[in-house]
Amino acid sequence: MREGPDIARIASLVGDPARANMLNALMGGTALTASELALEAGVSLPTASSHLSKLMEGGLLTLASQGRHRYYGLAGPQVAGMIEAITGVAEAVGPKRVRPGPRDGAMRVARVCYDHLAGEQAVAMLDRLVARDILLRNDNEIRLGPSAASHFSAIGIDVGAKPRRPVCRACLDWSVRRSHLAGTLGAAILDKILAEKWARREKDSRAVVFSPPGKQAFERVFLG
Amino acid sequence: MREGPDIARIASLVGDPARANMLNALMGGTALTASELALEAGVSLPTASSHLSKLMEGGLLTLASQGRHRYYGLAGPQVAGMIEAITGVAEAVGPKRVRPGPRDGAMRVARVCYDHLAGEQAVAMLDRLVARDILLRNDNEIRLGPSAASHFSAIGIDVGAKPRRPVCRACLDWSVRRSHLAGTLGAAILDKILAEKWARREKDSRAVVFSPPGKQAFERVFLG
DNA sequence: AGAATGCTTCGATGGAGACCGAACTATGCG
DNA sequence: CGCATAGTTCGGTCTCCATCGAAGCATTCT
Repeated sequence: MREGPDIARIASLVGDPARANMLNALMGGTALTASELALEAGVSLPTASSHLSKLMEGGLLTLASQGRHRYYGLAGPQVAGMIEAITGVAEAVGPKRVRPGPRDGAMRVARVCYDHLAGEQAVAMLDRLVARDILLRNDNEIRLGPSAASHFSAIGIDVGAKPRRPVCRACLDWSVRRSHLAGTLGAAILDKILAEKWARREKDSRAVVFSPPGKQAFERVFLG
Repeated sequence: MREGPDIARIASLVGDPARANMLNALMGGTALTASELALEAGVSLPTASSHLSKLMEGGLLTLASQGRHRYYGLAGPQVAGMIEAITGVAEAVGPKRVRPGPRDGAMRVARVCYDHLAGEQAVAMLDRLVARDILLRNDNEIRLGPSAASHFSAIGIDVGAKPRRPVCRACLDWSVRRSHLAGTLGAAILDKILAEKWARREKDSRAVVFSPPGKQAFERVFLG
C-alpha cells in the first residue's frame, strides 16, 4: 500500500477497449472529432463522449475547439511513448501472431508515431544523420550539428525557429527497439515526405507506404 | 475498431489499484511471495492470489516455486520499462505534487529499477563508463569495451560468463529521462554496491541511499 | 502421522462503470 | 428565425469483476 504517482488511474484509462482504440487512432498524430473517434471505437456517440471526457480529465488528451467541431489529440509525446511501451508488451506477450500479415510488415518498415516517422526507415534515418554529424547525439538528447541548418534548409525545412517544443528528441521504436527522431524536426520531415508524395498513409492504419521512386528520393536525401 | 496487439488487455491489468501496487512493489527487483504482495497491495490473500493469476495469465509475471513458497517476479525488462513509462505519465499529469518530499528526492538520486540501479547516479555512471570507453554504446545497444574485463574483474565483477540475458542494456530512466545501465552487468553492479554496503535500500521504497563514504567509494570506482 | 504454514479455489455479495436512447445545448446555414 | 449538424448530459439497465470467508491442497516441521 505505497504512495506515489497513481499509475492505476492512468492505466485503467487505457485499459478500456473503447478508449484504447481511440488512443490508438490518435497515435496517427492527427486530431480527430468525437464522432470519428466513436466510429473508430465502435461505440455510440454518447458513450464516446463520456470516454473522451474521462481521458481529458486524466490529462491524456488535448482539445482544440474550432466552431462546432472539437478536435481531440494526444496530450504529448510522453503519452505517445507510454502507448508505444504498452503496445510493445502486448505484442510480446500477446497471442503469437498467427501470421504477420502484409499490413503488419508495412507497419514495421514505416509508420506514423504521433507526428513523426517510425519504423525501420526512421531508425535508419536517425542513424545516418548522426553518422554524418548532421545531428549530434548524446543518449536521448539530440542537437543540431553545425551543418544541420544548411542541410535541412536545402530541402526546404527551416530549423531556425525556436518553438517551445524541442527540435529534436529521441523516441523509442517498439518494432525495432531502437530510437528514431521525434521533435519538431521529426514532424517536419514527415510533413516533407508526405508533401512530396514520396509516401502515402495507408487508409485506417498508421502504416506509411513509400512509392518506389519516393523511396529512392527519401534515401538520397536522408540516407545518402 | 482496429486490430493489433491488445493494449487494453495489458493496460487493464495494470489498471487495478491492487495489481498496480503489486507491480510497483516488484519494480524493486526482488521476487516476492503471494502473502507479501497481498500485504503490499492491502488486500486479503485470496484476492491477491486471484490478481496474481491474472497477471500471470497476462504474461506480466514469472513464477518460481521453491518448496512451499512461490515467488512472483516481473516477467522482464520490457514489462519494467512499460511500468516506468506509465509512471512517467502519471507523474506528469498527476496532482501537482504539493511538495517533492525527501523520499522523493532520494528516489531521483538513486533507486532500484527491476534489478539494477536507476536515477541520477546511475545515469552519470553509464555516461562515465561510455566516456572512458569501458563500455561502447550505439543507441540502445551497449557492448563491452576492450578494457571492460580487466576493469570489472579488478573490482570483483566477472563479465566473462555468457548468460542468456544480455550483459548490457540501456534502460530509460523516468526521472532523468536519460538511459542507465541494465542487463546482467547492471545487476552485478547493484549487487556490488549493496554487498559493499556503500548504500542501503530504504525500507518499503525503491530508494537507494548512499552513505557518505559509500558514495565516495562508488564515485571513485565508477565515476573516477 | 499430525499439526502448521503458504497458497489456491469456490461461492456469494456488492459496487463500479460501460452502454444506449432520449432530451438538451451549441454552432453553422439559408 | 428555423432547420440541420456536432456534441454533451441525463437516467436507467446490465454486465463484469474486485472482494472476502470458508474450505481445499500442498509442503514442511516435529
